[in-house]
Amino acid sequence: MSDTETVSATEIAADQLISFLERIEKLEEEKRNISEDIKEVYAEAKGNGFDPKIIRQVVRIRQMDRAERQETEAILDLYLEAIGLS
Amino acid sequence: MSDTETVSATEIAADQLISFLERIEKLEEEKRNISEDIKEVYAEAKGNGFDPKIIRQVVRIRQMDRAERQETEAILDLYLEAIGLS
Amino acid sequence: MSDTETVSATEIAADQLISFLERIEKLEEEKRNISEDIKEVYAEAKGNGFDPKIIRQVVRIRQMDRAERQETEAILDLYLEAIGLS
Amino acid sequence: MSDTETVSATEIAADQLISFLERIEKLEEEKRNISEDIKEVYAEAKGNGFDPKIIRQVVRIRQMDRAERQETEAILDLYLEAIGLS
DNA sequence: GATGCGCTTTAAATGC
DNA sequence: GCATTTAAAGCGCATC
Repeated sequence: MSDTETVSATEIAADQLISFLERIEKLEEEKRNISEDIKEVYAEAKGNGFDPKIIRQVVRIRQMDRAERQETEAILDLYLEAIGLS
Repeated sequence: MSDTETVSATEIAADQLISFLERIEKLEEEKRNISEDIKEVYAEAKGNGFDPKIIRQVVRIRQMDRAERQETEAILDLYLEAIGLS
Repeated sequence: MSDTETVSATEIAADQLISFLERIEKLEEEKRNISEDIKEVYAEAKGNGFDPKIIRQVVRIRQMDRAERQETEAILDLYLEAIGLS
Repeated sequence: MSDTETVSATEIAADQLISFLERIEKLEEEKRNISEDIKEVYAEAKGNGFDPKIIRQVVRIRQMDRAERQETEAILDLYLEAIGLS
């Protein structure tokens, strides 16, 4: 398909594709590892007498709290901007 | 509830719970970040003319390859075990 | 609630609901029966000296083969579509 | 491994195994098809304004009813047997 | 008591 | 951007 001198567009595209695939797969493995870590924390918490279901609920509520706080700040920014104080 | 000398079991439990929550939340944030990174790679690939849908499919197939290889090894172990060679 | 002439919308809805329920329940029973049949085949295989665990693994690997083949065909379709040949 | 005259035990075992595999796979496909059918009924019900979640609940309750009835009959049988009337 | 399996629920991805 | 449809995670059960 090619000698040492010429590299076809197809080959370049293939290399690019492989590069993208490897980056994605590496990231997905990291993601899986973190998911494993999370599971382990839940297991450890359970071993200490905490019900995973309840912990999940608490995590969810705290996330909502954070989201709400961010929304509140965003609104404040809008106000400040609107009255020319930003 | 307590002075400087005594720490109730409830307080200890609360501290433990908070510790677990923080560990989980930190890991979940890492996970979210990685998901973001993955999205960005897909976007970059798309910008280079690769259809994200196709890339996803390729990733899936490669994962299936890996999974099948692992299953095949697992079954070999089962066989060896079954005939008393493990 | 109704005489021979009028049938309320509620009654029609109720009839429909019962019809759906019966169809679902019939199908679920068939499904249960098939699950039973599968168990029996495993039992029979075990009676002939085949380790059910290994058979399950083989079944799984063959399913993965089939799935991968289908995925591969699907990606070919995607390619053809992507380059305007479908 | 064998000529037209002799068939090794290994070959017989292999044939048996394949036979079991095919029976299992056929049954599993039927099971999958039925699962599909069930999904379709739920979809159809949803299209007629019935909430699938609620239908699931009703199905579950009716199953429990049936199970309960069977239990009740079983207990009755035990009673009848105990007092020599079966 | 541990492992696998099916169901449910939640998150992501595609199409409109 | 939303809403539908599809994939993933978690949960409970049943089995060994």
